[in-house]
Amino acid sequence: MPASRNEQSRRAILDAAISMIGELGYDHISIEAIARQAGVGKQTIYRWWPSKGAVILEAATESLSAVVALPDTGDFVADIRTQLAAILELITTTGFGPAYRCLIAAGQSDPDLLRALFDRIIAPNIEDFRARTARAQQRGEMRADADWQTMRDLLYGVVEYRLIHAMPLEPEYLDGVLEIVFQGVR
Amino acid sequence: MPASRNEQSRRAILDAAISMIGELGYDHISIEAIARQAGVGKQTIYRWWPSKGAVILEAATESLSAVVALPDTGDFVADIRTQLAAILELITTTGFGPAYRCLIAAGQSDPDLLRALFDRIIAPNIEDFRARTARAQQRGEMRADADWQTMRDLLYGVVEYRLIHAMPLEPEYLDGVLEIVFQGVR
Amino acid sequence: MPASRNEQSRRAILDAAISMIGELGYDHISIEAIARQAGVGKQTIYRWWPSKGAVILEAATESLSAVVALPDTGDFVADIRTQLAAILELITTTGFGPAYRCLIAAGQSDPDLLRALFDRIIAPNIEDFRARTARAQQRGEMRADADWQTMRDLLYGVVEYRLIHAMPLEPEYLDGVLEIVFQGVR
Amino acid sequence: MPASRNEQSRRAILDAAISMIGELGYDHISIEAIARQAGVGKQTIYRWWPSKGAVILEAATESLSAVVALPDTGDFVADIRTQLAAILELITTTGFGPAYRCLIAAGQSDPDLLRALFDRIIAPNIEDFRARTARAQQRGEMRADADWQTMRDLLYGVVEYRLIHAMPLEPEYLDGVLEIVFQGVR
DNA sequence: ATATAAACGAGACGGTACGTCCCGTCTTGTT
DNA sequence: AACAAGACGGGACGTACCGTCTCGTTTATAT
Repeated sequence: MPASRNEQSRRAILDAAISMIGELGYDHISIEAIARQAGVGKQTIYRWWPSKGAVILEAATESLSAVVALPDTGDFVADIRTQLAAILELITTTGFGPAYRCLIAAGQSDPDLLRALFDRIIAPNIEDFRARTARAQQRGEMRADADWQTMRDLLYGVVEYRLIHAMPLEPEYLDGVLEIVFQGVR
Repeated sequence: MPASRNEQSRRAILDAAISMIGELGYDHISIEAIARQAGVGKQTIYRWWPSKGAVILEAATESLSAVVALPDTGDFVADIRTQLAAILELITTTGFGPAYRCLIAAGQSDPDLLRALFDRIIAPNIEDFRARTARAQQRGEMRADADWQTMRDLLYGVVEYRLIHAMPLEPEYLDGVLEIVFQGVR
Repeated sequence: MPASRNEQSRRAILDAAISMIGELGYDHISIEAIARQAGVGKQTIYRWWPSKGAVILEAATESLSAVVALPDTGDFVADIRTQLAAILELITTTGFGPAYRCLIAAGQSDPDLLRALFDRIIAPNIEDFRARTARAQQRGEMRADADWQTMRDLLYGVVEYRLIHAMPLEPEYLDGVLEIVFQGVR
Repeated sequence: MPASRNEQSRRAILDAAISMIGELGYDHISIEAIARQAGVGKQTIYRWWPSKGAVILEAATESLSAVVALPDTGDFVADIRTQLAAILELITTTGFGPAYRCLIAAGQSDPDLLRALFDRIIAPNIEDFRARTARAQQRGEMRADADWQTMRDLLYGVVEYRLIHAMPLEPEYLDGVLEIVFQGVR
């Protein structure tokens, strides 16, 4: 058997990718530049990731894991507000915002990456939202016939929409969004 | 002795850009390829547009003009439904969908283009929505304190969200969206 | 019509190639290094030459032209001695020696280059030798049935042989060679 | 306690090297490819040979041993003709020709290999030729002052010359060569 | 017969160069 | 002056190998 994967190189590559996205735009970074900055051979990137986008996806996913893990306090709307606020925080204060924008950009000409982005970030969010909804309905917080899928699209879609178009994303903005989306189901 | 701008070349370039976007993804097309397919020198593109994205923006804007012009029938929600349905139609049956996705992608690493996209496509939509809202409020169709800006974000943001993530965009989907967004203001 | 070929770049490339061969061995030089040293884009080399070897062949051919032009003095053996001595001089004092060794090396895995080497360097030499032989035979200096083709092979082959194997190549060595080869035909 | 060298691996490597040289040119084969084809780890090659050329030299030397062993029949020129004919046979019918061309090519940028090639193939031939010459001179077949070193250069150099330049190498060609070289010494 | 250390297959690693594509600028001659 | 054609210096692509470096896993003595 061969020497197995070198964890130090993996970290150096992900760190280099994140740090470069923060400074430069998506297509101003190159695999060559990531390799150079990480002190790594190009092949070591190509060996483990199919594309530049896949590297960034892996880096981005790591930052996101904390947010998904937020607990269920018994107040559905408040929990969603907390989660959305955490996402806004992540977007505006860490490298996650630029990284996510890169993924969106790269995904538009790389179906595999777009699918991976969905599977790794959106699908878990859908599942999380579904489970929270079910519990809220059991508790009687929400009408049983509420169209939770569309509600989720609206809530997370509008955040992505404003991120992508570089429109302001302040926590207060969430108030209006939540009021409109949850008006009919309380 | 001064030749002025050659309209035939302009059309050939826009047509080539649109047709290539339909077939290939965004960054699989190049200015060289557009020039080649249009039978045009590269310089002729660089002379009139600052970037590949600007060419596509000009092509995309042309397709969009028809939709904005939809009349005000006196039923606000119905009018918005009509407009959104027209946008869905445009996205799914013409080259507008792929072109718009390209613009989003290109904009993530080209702030000038992102701004141009906002000014030429989103800002007019905001203005149109504002005017329609005002008239609806005057007619008593909508509460005077409705947060129309957030409502617009939700409506058009969710369409863009599903477009970008290659999720289905069928007309019936609009029903749920409209019901949620307009629940509180009727 | 396009801008035509840039003579300055051509010279810079050939000069860089020759100077690098002098310092380093054949496969220690790369097209990238030639381009770098010549201050030229790689594509400018690939545009005009099919391979590294072809660049060197062109450079080598230039140095050689002077030697072929030696006059016919009326003494065949003396003329050939003069020519061979000039070749030895070229090999030992200019970059021609290393360049020719490179071409031999490259030709062993590039039939096109080997053929080009033959056409541009060996074939002219054969023709030159044939013509000189014919004149010498007319003058009665040489027997009419002399096997001039084999004689030429022996004369120039042995020089190449000693060059290739890095054996000494002093002018006096030619005496013995000429004595053996021309013994029977005087 | 130490495991000693694995003869099976050695054979597999040499066989793979020879078979690949037959099919592809010198620098189209790589150590990786030899290792792959031989079913051997790369390190096993690096452990025992300093370079790709050294592997080929070892392989080539094996094929050559039979030729050197040809006996001394008492007719010097005939013996040399026999030996040269055997070399031609070896070159044209076995993998020795391509292998030797590789060695020449590799040697042009690897002085160590060039030296090894000389020591293992050329030097023994010089010694063999010297001994045969001495015996022929004792027998009165050849003049005592014959310049045997240059004669040898001419005889074997011309064969290598035609091999390297991919010129025909038929047995009849030897007649002309031998006649010229041995004309003055009989 | 057993332990033990070198040799082995496999292949990951930091690199260099490959030959190609495209960038944005430029030059040339044509319309 | 605008145009088509395309050469130019340059940068990045994704691939192939380089020679070095672990990894376990044979395997042939030296006990």
